[in-house]
Amino acid sequence: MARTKEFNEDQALDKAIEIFWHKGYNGTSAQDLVTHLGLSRSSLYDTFGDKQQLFTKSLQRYQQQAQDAVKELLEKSENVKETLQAIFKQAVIESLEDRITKGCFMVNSSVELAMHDEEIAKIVKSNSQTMEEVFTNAVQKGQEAGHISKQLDAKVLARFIFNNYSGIRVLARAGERNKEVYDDIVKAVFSVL
Amino acid sequence: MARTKEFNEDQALDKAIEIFWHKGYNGTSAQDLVTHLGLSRSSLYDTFGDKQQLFTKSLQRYQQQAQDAVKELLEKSENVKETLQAIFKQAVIESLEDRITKGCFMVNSSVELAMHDEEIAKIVKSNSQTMEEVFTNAVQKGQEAGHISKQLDAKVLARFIFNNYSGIRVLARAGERNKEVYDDIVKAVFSVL
DNA sequence: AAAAATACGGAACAATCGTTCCTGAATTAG
DNA sequence: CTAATTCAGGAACGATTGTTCCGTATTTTT
Repeated sequence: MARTKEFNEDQALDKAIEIFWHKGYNGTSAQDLVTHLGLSRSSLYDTFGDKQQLFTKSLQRYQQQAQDAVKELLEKSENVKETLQAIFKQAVIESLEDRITKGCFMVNSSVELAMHDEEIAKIVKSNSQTMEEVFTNAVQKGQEAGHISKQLDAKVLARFIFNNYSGIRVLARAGERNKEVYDDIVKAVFSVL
Repeated sequence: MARTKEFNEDQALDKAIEIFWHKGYNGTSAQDLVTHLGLSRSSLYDTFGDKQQLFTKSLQRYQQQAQDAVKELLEKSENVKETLQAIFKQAVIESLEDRITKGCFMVNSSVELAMHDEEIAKIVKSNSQTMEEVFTNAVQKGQEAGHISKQLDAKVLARFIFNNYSGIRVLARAGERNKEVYDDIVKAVFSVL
């Protein structure tokens, strides 16, 4: 006996991700959300509670999407080193071609909110742990296959890779548009593997 | 025929750096500034104009201080590699011991504001360039002295070092308190040099 | 047809934002 | 002393913030 929802909640979340990613939490107003999601104020608050809940859900969804992508690539990979290189190259391409450089939503949120919001801190921490595991497993696989040097522990390399990934995303957010800079970093990173 | 200033403008700026660093631009209210700087609203606006100008001046001052410190250390250094290691170790210590983890003011501001504020973008860019130069000169010196591998160009290594420095500051801002994580990253970084 | 649920637009809310202004006291130099 | 300047405190500004609520139209199920 009820009317059906007219908008897709996940699609709305994707749009929320876009604008929060671009403007940050504090930089995004309720009006921004109404305009960009295409929902009325009422529907927005009925569906997602308040701004904070909407942000949290957005970040969680982003995390899931980003993790799944990397995870699948690495687990299905036959040559982990090459796959890692492809992942970094993709990050570089995105950093350069995005007319609106957004960096990484997780990094941005981490810098803006992690120390002031317990819930965000949890998400960031869980993300770091998961990514560390994913990279560690990948590196291990690569070491066993002889594609990656065994000079350093898999976990050491995983943390190192993740750190450079973060760094690159900060560079992008800062508006760096010189491809050489990114390429140099990637070159140095992979000289270790 | 005039009353003399009772507060030191630079000291006030240092306090502004503290709170902007901790809470970010959007997260810091005018009241926060009044409370933390110990100035009245009127004096604050008379002296610094508005919030944006105060922030800009704070960031510029921070940049100057941070650059001078690193610059002097590296230029006076007899063993650049060891000095670089000391700089990283210091960053790790700060990340761990700061009860209130603030990360790096430049990185934070870059992530929060660079894409929305032209002036901040300029400062960030000038900072990157200067740091790149400083690191490049240092690496060159280290390579000539035989302390640092010549396998990669000085500029490549400089950008690589800077990138990992940023990454570590993001980690700190995210609240990472596990020393192993930092140590692993530093270990991997210096395996390249 | 009736009832239940959803969406919408917009008015309205209190709170906070950054900023300006006014008053009066304090301090300095001529 | 006088004039000039700086301070603090607080009232007040309009704008914007996030949020709630109301009225109404629409769509679905019983």
